[in-house]
Amino acid sequence: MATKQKREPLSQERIVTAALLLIDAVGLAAFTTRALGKKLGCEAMAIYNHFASKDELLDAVADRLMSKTVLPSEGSWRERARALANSYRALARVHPHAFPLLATRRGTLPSAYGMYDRVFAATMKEGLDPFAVACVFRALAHYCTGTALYEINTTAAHADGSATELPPEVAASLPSLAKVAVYFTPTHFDALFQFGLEALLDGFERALLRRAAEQA
Amino acid sequence: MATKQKREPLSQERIVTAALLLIDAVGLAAFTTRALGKKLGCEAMAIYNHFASKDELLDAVADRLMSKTVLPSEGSWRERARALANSYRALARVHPHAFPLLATRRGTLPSAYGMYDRVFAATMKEGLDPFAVACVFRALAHYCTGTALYEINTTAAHADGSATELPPEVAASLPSLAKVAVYFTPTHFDALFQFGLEALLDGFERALLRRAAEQA
DNA sequence: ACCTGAACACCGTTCAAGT
DNA sequence: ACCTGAACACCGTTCAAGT
Repeated sequence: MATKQKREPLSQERIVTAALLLIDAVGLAAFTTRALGKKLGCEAMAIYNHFASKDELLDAVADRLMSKTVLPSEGSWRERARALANSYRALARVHPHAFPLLATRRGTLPSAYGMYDRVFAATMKEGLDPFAVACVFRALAHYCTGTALYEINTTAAHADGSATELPPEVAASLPSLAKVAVYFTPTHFDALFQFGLEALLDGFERALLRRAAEQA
Repeated sequence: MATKQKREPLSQERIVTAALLLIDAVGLAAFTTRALGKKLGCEAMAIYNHFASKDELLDAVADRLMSKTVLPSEGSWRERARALANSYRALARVHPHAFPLLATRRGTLPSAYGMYDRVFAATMKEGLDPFAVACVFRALAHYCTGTALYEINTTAAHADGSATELPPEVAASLPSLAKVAVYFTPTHFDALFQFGLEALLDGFERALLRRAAEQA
């Protein structure tokens, strides 16, 4: 029995899924309502029946992306924080083109509310007060966001060869920069990230102990 | 003596200055080559005689922005790092619309090379090896970038009232999130940033001491 | 209710032509 | 050498019209 409908009907679900795939494939700059329409088998304007604007669609894509972060269900706050940080950074590796949406858009991301609640509850159960939890969580998130954006930009620059090395004349006149910049390449991404992450966690562990002692 | 030229001639200098002012005034989305032309008293196409593309112009704007960061000339690496971090964050407060250019664009920023060289030289003189310097510097930069982007987005959301509070039904069903989210508002930006910064510096100080001990 | 076609008011960028 | 005017190939979005 031949069907009358050419395509299955549109929905926010389907549109967001296609949008993320298209962004992954062509990048944010080439992500166009018209191109998305073509991918979905409809006209670009059909999308506006499901999203008020391209901007709202991008919010939904960011939310979808966030929902892919994995929170481990066991372990101390430190172990969980470490796992969450790595999961967030992994997201940037899988979706380098879409990830900046998470860092650039306003607003809270509803799909992460449940996850936040679980981490925060577990962390407070270990004795941290809400302010301390806020500090740890925000600092970790910001560290990961900044790292991910840097890694994405640098990887892209290395891929198209636009910034592989420090210009030789710069290296010659700024020797300290040259010595350190050796470690600013993709080869060392993992080492730097893990070192910084542990330092951050160490620092927090100490700060929180000190804080607890003061309040006792 | 009446002058024949209607306007002083264009230059990269003048264009970048006008571009930064325009972005500050109207935001990145409304920053248009045509609007910039109007501001400069010329046609949009005249700009292409000084920059190959809008993209290259934006790179130059990012570079200009970076050159406004202030490095203190005295103090221990810890004091300098703290001052540099605060200066970088201050940049985001003065140029909230333009700041994302720093986080989003590829590539090294030549105008900061000299500054980097001086910080790195001073830090290595205190006994840190190049890898350690790279770790500290990158972690601090990423922490600041992430914080600044978050603060910019959240401030904008609060300004237009789009995300002032957690929806009451969410707060009711996710109590731990609600308790912590109290601190995710502009009122607490400074406290969270400074707490995280000190924790990061503490963590690094310890990590570096441990590293030095292992190598000795 | 959902989708299309044509249209509007824009973009960045090109290119031949002006001075 | 530097700038302009007109044009090209796009955008996001509107709206009346179709089903």
